[in-house]
Amino acid sequence: MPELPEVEVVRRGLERWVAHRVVAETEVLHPRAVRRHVAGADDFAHRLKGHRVGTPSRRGKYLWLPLEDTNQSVLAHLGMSGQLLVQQHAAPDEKHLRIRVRFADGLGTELRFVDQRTFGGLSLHDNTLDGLPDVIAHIARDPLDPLFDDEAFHQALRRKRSTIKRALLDQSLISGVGNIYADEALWRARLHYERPTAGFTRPRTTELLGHVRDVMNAALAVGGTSFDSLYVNVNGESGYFDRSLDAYGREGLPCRRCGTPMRRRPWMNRSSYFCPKCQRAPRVSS
DNA sequence: AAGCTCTCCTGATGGC
DNA sequence: TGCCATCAGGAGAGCT
Repeated sequence: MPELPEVEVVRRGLERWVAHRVVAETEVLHPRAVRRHVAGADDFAHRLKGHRVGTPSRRGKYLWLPLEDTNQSVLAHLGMSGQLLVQQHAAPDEKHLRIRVRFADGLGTELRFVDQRTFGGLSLHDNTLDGLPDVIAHIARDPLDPLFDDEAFHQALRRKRSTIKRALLDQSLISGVGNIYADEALWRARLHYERPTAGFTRPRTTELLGHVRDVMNAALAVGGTSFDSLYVNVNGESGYFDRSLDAYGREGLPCRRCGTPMRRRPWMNRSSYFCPKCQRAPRVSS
């Protein structure tokens, strides 16, 4: 489940191994992988051909490759199981290989999009004036973006009639946070996932944002270590960094702070993990 | 109108 | 052994 740190590692890999190369051929092996490209697989392949890839960018969990001398970018989202791999031509096709991009050079490698569950995909879009693919203009800056506005985020929380974990996963408020890092940050902040956002004080918001950034930076630090191997760089798998998780997946295990058994609760068709003692449930308002 | 639920997908896993 | 249910979950469509 790639969240922001994993996607950033992939972006760095693309910057190193794919940027500045010219696309020769694109092969779409599964139409669902380009479903966000409404003009279809053939159009997608045709429009990439002959264009040079610029420097990859990222916002939250989205990343994109600008096509030089056009006003368009190839947008990528890894979904839950997507990978962008740089492989030797001779490497056997992965079982869930969806898209292959060959380049007009002699480097001997190609870019592959592999995705078991096909929640992810690639698509081509016009850029906004900010150089952002137009379809993700509604995605907020992420907490590692120097231009992320902490005060605006706080005011947005105050205006919401919602609860804090929903808000953390709302990509139009703050991007890049998924289920895992949301639970981790809430555990560090000792906040229950159903705490209403309307009552957040500025210090509370500031502390929570600090924990979100700490968790992400820690993951990024680990993922960025073994940076020489081609596989590690663009795969992102080693990247499911040996995360030392304090909350996620720890149902029944002792809280690392107080020893109380951690709990798991069904929540929005997924799970929330929390310590019932450190993260007290808010009073029921109904 | 904002908030929330549903849905897409495949493979691993567990119960019977 | 095989079969079915459950779970993993990002994000947009659609409903209230």
